[in-house]
This record gives sequence, C-alpha cells and structure tokens, in this order.
Amino acid sequence: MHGDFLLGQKGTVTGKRGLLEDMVLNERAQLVLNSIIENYIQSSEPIGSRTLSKSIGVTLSPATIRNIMSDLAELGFLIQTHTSAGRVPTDKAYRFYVNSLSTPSSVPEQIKQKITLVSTEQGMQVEGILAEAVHMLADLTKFACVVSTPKASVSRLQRIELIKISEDRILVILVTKAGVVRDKIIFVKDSHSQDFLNSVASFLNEKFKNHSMQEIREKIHQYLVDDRNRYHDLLAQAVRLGKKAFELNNPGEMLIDGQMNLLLDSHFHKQSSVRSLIDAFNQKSEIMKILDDSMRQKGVHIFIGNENDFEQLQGCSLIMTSYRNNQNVLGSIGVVGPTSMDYKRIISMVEYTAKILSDTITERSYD
Amino acid sequence: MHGDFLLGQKGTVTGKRGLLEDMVLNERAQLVLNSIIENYIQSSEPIGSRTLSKSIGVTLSPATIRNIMSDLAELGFLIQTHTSAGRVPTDKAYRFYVNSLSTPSSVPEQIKQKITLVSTEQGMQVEGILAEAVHMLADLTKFACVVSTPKASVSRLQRIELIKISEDRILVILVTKAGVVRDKIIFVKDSHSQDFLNSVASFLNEKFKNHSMQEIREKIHQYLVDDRNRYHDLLAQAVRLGKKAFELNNPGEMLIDGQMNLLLDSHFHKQSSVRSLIDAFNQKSEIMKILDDSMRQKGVHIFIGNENDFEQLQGCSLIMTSYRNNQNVLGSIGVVGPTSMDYKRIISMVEYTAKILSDTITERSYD
DNA sequence: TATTAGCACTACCATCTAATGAGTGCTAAA
DNA sequence: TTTAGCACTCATTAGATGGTAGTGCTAATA
Repeated sequence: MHGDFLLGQKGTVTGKRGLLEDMVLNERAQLVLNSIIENYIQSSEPIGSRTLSKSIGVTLSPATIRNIMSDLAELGFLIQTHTSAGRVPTDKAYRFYVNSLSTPSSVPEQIKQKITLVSTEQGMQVEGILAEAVHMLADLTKFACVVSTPKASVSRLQRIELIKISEDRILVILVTKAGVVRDKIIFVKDSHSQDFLNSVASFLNEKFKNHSMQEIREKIHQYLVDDRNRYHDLLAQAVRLGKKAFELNNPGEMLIDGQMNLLLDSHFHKQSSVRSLIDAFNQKSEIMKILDDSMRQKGVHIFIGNENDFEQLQGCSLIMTSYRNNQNVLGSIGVVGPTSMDYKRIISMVEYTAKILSDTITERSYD
Repeated sequence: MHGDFLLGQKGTVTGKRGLLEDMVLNERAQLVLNSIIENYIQSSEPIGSRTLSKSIGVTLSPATIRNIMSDLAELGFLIQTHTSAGRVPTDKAYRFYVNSLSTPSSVPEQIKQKITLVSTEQGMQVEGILAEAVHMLADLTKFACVVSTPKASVSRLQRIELIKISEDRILVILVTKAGVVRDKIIFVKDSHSQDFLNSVASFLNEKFKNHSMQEIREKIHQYLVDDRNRYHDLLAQAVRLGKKAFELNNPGEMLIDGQMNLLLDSHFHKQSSVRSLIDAFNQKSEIMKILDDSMRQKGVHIFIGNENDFEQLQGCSLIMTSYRNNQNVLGSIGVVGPTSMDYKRIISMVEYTAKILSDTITERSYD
C-alpha cells in the first residue's frame, strides 16, 4: 500500500495509522495535490499525470505522479470521472487546499482602485452602498455575490419619526446609527393629531436613542407587562405605538448580484445543476442562513460543496465575511461560485471589499 | 408572380400595387401567416408546409401552402434558416400578427387569483409592491420583467421632514402622495438646530404640499432668481435647503426580475445572443428609455425585435404598459422576451398585472 | 385559373464505425 | 524508490450512412 507513505505525522503522534484529522500529507503528496488543484482551477479539465509532470516544478516522472495520484485517490482527495480520465479534486481536497493557504494573496493595486470607487458618490444611503459593493464584487469575481442588509435587531436607534398619513395610518421612519433608514406604515384604530405624534416620537427618541432594536423591543415588552394603568395617557400611547413601530417585520434582506455570471461560467455549464442553483437563490432562506452564520465569526468563512448540507448548493463554494461599522458587526458579504474557483484570488477580493465596505459605512454612520 | 394575388386592397385603394402600408394580405394568406406564427410560438421549430396543412383548420394541400409560403417569404414575412428547412416568421410578421390581434384574450381565473395576491401584505411600501408585482409577472410569464419606480418629477409632495444627523448632515425624507418614501442626506456648511429645521420643514410643507416635484423645483428656482435679500432669514434658508432637498439626484430606478428565465428559455438558448442581452440589462439605460416611452402612451405598447433600434435587444420583444394611481401615471411595467413569445397570453398578463398594480397603489396612496 | 399530386433534390439529424489519444494500472528493470 | 514500458480503457472526433422533413418545379386536374 502506497497510502501509508504519503502520511506524515502531525506533532508527536507516532503511530503509522491514525484518525485522518491527525494525519498530514507528506511534502511531495501535498505538492502534487496542490498542483492538481491549481491546474484544475485554471483549466476546468481533469488533470493527467503527464500534464502534471510537465507543469509541476520538481522533476517527477509521470509514473511516479501516477502512484501518488493513486494514493491520493484512495484517501479521497481525488476522483476520476471515468476510468481513463485524469483526476479531479474532491471537496475534501479543496478543504485541504484552502486550509493550507496561509498568507492570503493581496489584491493587485489595479483592482484595488476599482474597489475604492464605492465611496465616491455622496448622497448615497447604506442600501445603495451595499448594492454597489455587491455589484462590484460580482463584476470582479465573475461569480454570484450576496450581501445581507444590516440586521435590524443589532442596529442602534438614532431617531424615530412618526408622520400622520391619514386618519388611520402612520408612517414610521427609523433612522439607525448605521445610517439605515427604514420606513413602514402602521395602522391605528384611533386617529391622533400630528402634534400628539410628535410628542410620542420625542418621548421615544429620548427614551430609546442609542439602544439596539432588540433592547427596545424588550423594554417595551416590559412596559406592557407592567400594569399599564399606572402610566399617564401619553406614555401608554407611546408604548402602544412604539410596540408597533419597532416590530420587526422585515426578516433581513439580502441583495444578490451576478447570478448570470454563474450561468456563463464554464464549470457550471458542464454540470447542469444550474436550475437548482437558481431555485436556491430564489428561495433565499438557505443562503441567508449561511450569511448569518458567517456574521457570527471573525475573518473569512469558507463553505465548500457538501459542507453546506443544502442540497441545491452541491458543487458550489461560498466565501463569506462580515462587514461592520465602528460599533457592530452589521451583516456579511460574499461570493457564491463553483467549488473549483480560484480561492486565493476570490478570498482576497472578498476580504478587501468587506474592508472597504466597512470603512465606507463607518464613515457614514451617524455619530 | 404569385405575390400579387396575396394582396387585397385596403379601403378604396384600387391599384394592384401600392405602398406596403396600404396593402392588406388576403384572407387565406393571413390565415396561413397567423397559423405559422402560432405554431412557431408553440414549438420554436421552423414550420413546414405539411405540418401546417394538418394543423390548419381549412383543408389546403401542402403544395398550395407552399405556394403561399413562398409568396409570403418574398414579401418579407417569412425566412428559411436553410434551403430545405421550414419557414420562420420575421419581425415584420410578428408586427403584422400583433396588429391583427383585436380582442386581447382575458386572463384565466386561475391566474387571476395568483395575481391578486400582491395586495395582501399590509405594511408593504410601494417599492415592495413593485418588487412583488414584477416578480410575479416574471414567474407567470417565465420571461424577464421590468418595472420603473414612480417618476419623482410627477409625484406630488405629501410631506417633507428634515432630520439633523450631525453638524453638517441633514436627512431629508420626502413622502409622496403615491406612497413613496425617499430619503437622502444633504450636506450643509452651517449647523442648524433641529428646531430650526422643523420650522423650515413646516414652511416647506405648507408651501408645497400637493405640488409635483417638478413644480416645486421650478418655484424654488423662481425664489432664487428673485432678489433673495427681500426675504427674511427663515425663508432664505428654507429655499436654500429646499433646493438641495428637492434636487433630483436619483434618475429613476428600475427593478428587474426573472432574467434567469431568459437563459433557460429554449429560444434564447438556440440563439447565443444571451451575453449581449445580459449587458443590456446591466446597462439599464436603454431599457429604461423604452419604459419611459411607454409611460407616455395609453394602453399596451409592443416593441418587436429590430423596431427598438438597440443592438443588444435584437431578437427580443418588449411588452410594456403604464401603471398609475388615481392622479398620475407613475411608471411602467412590462416583459422582455423572445420575439417568438406568446403575445396574446403575455399581453393579457401584462395588462392585468398593471391593472392590479394600479389598483393596489391607488389604494395605498395618501389621500 | 387555381389547386394539387408527383418527383427530384437539399440539408439537417441521429446513428454507427473506426481511428485517435489521453489517461490509467501493473510489472519489471534500474 | 523511481521509472520505463506495455496493455488496456474510454471519451472524443471524424467520416459515412440512412432517414426525414422540408423545398421547388412541373404537369395534371377541377
């Protein structure tokens, strides 16, 4: 069995066999594997021993490489599409590859300049900035990109306005510290004068400014649980209206851009899983979940193929990271592409874009 | 020459030849042409004389049909993809066909029910309603759909709010009669107190409520042209801020949905013009122009292939119509699909969707 | 005179075949 | 441990072939 020879030991583990997590590929195997992956990322074609023997730096004969490949296949890093075809990396291989990437390659200056352009336009709101960021990222990476809008629950209140629209409708405008303006209409039974609404608004502003939406909802709930008769009319009404106003009725949005890129991508064209991918984007919920996940973590988060146990995303990798203002993590942004994407390049772009996005939003924050 | 026989005369024109516009196809030729078009819309395959002879209602032998077809081809209504292939309708044929559609087929009840669902959700804003409408239309038609957001210039002011964000930034919120809320930030040199902003806002509200944005801009311009020193400080400031606040800096948005449908459509797959179509959507400007055009007209507006002289939309037809509230035409909504789409069906759907959209928005208007 | 049947011809299409070539696995030699 | 050599596999390609759906033309027919 060749397989054994590939495996070096990690740390002080001495046994020749062990759990796979404790195993490390020996240097040459690693070289071959990485070389296969990088070749495949470039060409999207199965890689053969002869091709590799030429492209690889070290002089290794095709036969030797065949042996190594055979072992790597046995360990689950490579598969063949058919008997006499070259090898293709598995998801496991990509994971290995990605983990072994230590220093993320930096974004070339030329690209950086393009990315900087987000912040130029002056009057633009946060949603506009997000849209532009995601559009740009899609344009650069040529894959589909997603960004989640700032979570309402963590954003802090800058100001609330109540505007009488008609006898039974009030327009609520919430301005958050992050610079997001949300508006919605609430329906009321009794008519209120605008003056009264102003009083209510200034009461709410005074009481809740700088608090997160989550906190505000909790406090209001508290008021309601307390005997409400203890309060005078204004307060009671304020609480009543506030409850409606701060109710979280939008579940967090997500902007998508560049879906088309996927359809034109050679990889996806070969696999015909396009249809289900589109469905995945239309449903949104599952991708949203992944975006949420990566919000809770520091740094770039990578999901490879089967790692996200969502059927329709098989064959896809997601590279996600969060963006923030100076106070909070607000949401996340990332790329959805084929598992065979150029991880180095994409990771650096996602990172850099998120950084620029964070800077821009911080600059716009109302503090 | 057979061609002559096909041509009947319109009205009292008696000459055997004349300008093409004055010509009318004789009944049988019309029947054949329409039949070809309808078959082709169904199958996306070139139609042959034998096939047609069977599917057509009247008994006409393939040979006869061949003669007619040959003549129609000569007149520019049909082309062949290659020598021994069936005939395919030209853009000219589609135009003829569309013009001959008198009574638009009504939308089946079953579909109607689906379309009605737009209006259910309560707190939803106009942009949300538009997004839902265009999504639904895309879903029903299986083509790409676009809708333009209400033109700022025609919408009438319901109310303006000025909110101090920081020393040099003011958040402007414009609520229009149509129920659209627009917010933007303006930058000022001198700091103003919120109280002062409130005065300015109530001045502007009093002065400009119910006026269209266009009118407001003109009036403000007038104030500025007049010797500004005649006015007291509040007014001068109000005008100054108002100018910035009402400046039209968003050029009118457009929502797109269902682009993916086009890629999956068999017609577009055969022609490989997909790439340029995508570009057309990304540029937006040209499609926006067409949307604007159809806003200015009553009823459904149809562009077929080469009629829109926009390179990238060759092979596409656009079916557009406007939507409105009880006061103004606000924008337009429509479908972008292959020239060989099922016009009857799509037209009725666009019409019905626009109607429902108009109703829903009217209902929401702040009057 | 308009319509139709008949026939020769065209070009696409699916199917088959054989040749090619890139790739593997195995074995024996270096 | 590495490598050269060889047999074998299988996808891909290029021709070749028959079938099919279509046309145009001509002559017969109603």
